[in-house]
Amino acid sequence: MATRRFDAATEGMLAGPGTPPLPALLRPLLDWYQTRHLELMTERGFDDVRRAHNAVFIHVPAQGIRLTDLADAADQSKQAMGELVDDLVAKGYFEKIPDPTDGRAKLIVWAERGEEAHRATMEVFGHLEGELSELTEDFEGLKETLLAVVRALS
Amino acid sequence: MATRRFDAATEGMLAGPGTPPLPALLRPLLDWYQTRHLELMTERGFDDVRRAHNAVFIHVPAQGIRLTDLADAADQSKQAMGELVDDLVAKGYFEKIPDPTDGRAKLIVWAERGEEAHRATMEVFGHLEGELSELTEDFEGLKETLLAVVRALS
DNA sequence: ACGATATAGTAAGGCAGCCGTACTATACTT
DNA sequence: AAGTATAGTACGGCTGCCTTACTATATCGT
Repeated sequence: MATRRFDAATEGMLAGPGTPPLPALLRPLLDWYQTRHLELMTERGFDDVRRAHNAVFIHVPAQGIRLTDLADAADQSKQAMGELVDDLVAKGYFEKIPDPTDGRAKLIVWAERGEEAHRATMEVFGHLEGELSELTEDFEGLKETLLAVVRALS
Repeated sequence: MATRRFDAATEGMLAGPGTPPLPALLRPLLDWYQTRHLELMTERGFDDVRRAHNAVFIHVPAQGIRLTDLADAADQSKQAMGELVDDLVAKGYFEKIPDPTDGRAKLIVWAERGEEAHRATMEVFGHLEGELSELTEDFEGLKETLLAVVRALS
């Protein structure tokens, strides 16, 4: 540990000589994006979702998925994922239906409200990335470089 | 909420047409960096620090700081910060000394082990950023672009 | 000088987000 | 049919954060 004055949520950290360590750059941007995302979702009527729910929205494919596979995809325990899913089911974003091919399993599938939320998120993302595009000359280039790095890491 | 197949911890998310949403790019990189940081610190004998402790290391200046100001700088409650500090004090990374100018206050100052940890972190950061530099052509350029964006946001 | 008000830090309790262990029900294998 | 593996759930725990409430010291106004 120990980053000292460098992990930076405050602009103070960004002021030193040379470029700051990477977390000081990634963290505020990610926080901004996620916070704005939730704010804009709230404005659109989706005020009952939390950050952690993202793991569900991200990983449920159109045809549905089992809890075990979902937990696996999100790299979480079944219990943690199970609670998020049950919460979203209770709120009407997803449904759990029996898996016709396996009596033990249930398929987690999108419900109407979930699909609406997904469409809203796509809109919001477009909006946010538009804002960012105005802040820098080549936002698409930035994303492509990041993509290359991330691909190389995995 | 709702990001669906886009927040990406898995490379699967990164495979679609167009560039993925920003969180799918920032999140894995940040996770990689922070995980490697802790791993390399553990290798160097600093195995008793957690991610949350970063907030302390980052924000304590050389001359020391009061809990209230520290909590403020890290944008956390005094209680949350107080627990992290007490933990690090117990582990020998920091000390709490009475503030000579205010009988209510205590100054949180670096202890020997804390300074060693800080030096180790600087080394580790150098190492990690070196690794990243080999994965992309212009890592410094990437950081500068990110810095510009982050500055513009705040 | 003294009472009113503000501030530094601590205590107690709560909630979210995650985990591991252990269990039940169903499925597969032989 | 017996034995083993797998899907999901229950229970309890830890971390990371918060709010509310309190104690001790400082400071300000009269």
